[in-house]
Amino acid sequence: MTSASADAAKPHLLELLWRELPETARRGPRKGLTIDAVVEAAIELADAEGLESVTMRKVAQSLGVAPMTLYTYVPGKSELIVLMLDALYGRMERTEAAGGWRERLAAVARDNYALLRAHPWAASASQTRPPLGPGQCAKYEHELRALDGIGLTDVEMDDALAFVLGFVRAAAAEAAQADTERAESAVSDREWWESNRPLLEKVLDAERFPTAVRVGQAAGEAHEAAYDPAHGLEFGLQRALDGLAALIERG
Amino acid sequence: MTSASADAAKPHLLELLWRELPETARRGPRKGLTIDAVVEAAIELADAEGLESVTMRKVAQSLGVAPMTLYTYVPGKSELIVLMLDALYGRMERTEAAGGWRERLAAVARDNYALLRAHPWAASASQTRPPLGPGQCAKYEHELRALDGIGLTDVEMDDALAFVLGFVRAAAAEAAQADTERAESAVSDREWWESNRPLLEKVLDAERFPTAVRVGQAAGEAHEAAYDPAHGLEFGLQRALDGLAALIERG
DNA sequence: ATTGTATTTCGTACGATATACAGCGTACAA
DNA sequence: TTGTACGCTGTATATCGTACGAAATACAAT
Repeated sequence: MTSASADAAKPHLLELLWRELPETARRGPRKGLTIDAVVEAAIELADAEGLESVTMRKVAQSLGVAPMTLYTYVPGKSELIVLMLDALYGRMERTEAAGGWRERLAAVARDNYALLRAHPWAASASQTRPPLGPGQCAKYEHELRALDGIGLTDVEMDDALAFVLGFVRAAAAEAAQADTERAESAVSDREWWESNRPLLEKVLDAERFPTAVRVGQAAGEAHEAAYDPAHGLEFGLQRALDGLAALIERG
Repeated sequence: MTSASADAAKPHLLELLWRELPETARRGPRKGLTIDAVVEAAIELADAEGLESVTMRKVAQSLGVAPMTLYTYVPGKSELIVLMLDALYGRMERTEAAGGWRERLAAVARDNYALLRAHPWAASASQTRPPLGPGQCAKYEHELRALDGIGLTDVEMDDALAFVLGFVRAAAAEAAQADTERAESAVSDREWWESNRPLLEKVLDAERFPTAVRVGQAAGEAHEAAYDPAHGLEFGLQRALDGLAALIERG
């Protein structure tokens, strides 16, 4: 053997996701933790304090072990985050909607929106196409079924799903940002406005940006007045359903 | 004065964005750099090596100054990134499309897509609603004009724009990820597949995930065959335009 | 001309971070 | 009983953002 002698095998990401790890040779101390325990601790941390608080140190601390202990269960931080996401996908709500494809696809969009609103860190962690873990596979299967047998080609089904999930993510991110800004500026809102009004009035004059000023004001007032946090989702969902309907009827 | 005596004023983000800084009292050594020089150096770094390579140390090095020197021009790294984004928005292509609102909105979508493809870091840096810098304002004004006077309310114009920009960002992120994966797996593709095939075949059986396996295979082959990197954009764009048409005609 | 002072620049340092490495102790295999 | 594979952890390295204070500078005031 050359250098490959230490075959010891850092587990591939897929093996980790599917928990298909080579049978441990049962020697030495028993494991005090499990992959799932580590993943769950990390998810709780992310839910409570955001993804930037998920550090190996803090996860280890919440489990009562030294930081380096985590590396027995997980090759590194990036893999841990993938595992967190797949765990979330595995247990997310999968509404079985009655009715036609519109109702089914609307349910898919709303389930995804609810997931991203409940776990805002998932939006920033998720790479549009996550690796093929068990959670992602179950999610993909369920979501494609909403689009199956309605006259779309297989490729169109995949395109349509990516299209819907794309703007759902955007809508959730926008709502999450609105939350954050509302929370941050809760007290300091008046004072922020006071200190920035002169500049904004000087610079946002209606001659240079007539449309932006008019529409921005209208949108801002609508948001403050009767704020429906899922407004962006519902608007986009109706447009997306209508747009897909045009494709389906035409085909 | 209490503790607010050191009025020295770290500049607010808005003042930085608009370059409306309190007139410097002309004392001490002349400035060797400008905000724009710092921002441009950071953008070049991000374009060349990605956002994770934009560190205060590296930006400073590329300008030939010590790291702490940057803090004379910019309060911190997060503000620098906002400035980078607004600079990009300020000089991005703004196609003046002939024809109706469909052509105008398609041009908006494609301009944004081109921006995000040329500067992939912008997708990860951008918070859905960027602060009101000069670049963002000019962008917002131009994009709203594509939707003005076609029968939408002001609030609907804002909604429609957010909807389109949302899935454009998603499409660009997906394409960028595909690029990355293609580059990473270029050499190791065969060997990755070899080492993961047994697991995938075991775990992705067509009984548990019939739709996912069928559609995933079709989509994968379509991508490999005649790969159109902007495929996701064009699909979503047609659906979005049709969906908005339904809203406009109904209204 | 001299002195004072506001400003730019930068060396050093601190507290984070991920994680490589090597030692220690455990508990099964032989 | 002993050897050893493996779980656990203390220490160390290389990053990062950035706080702090000193040195250098060039104008204002005298």
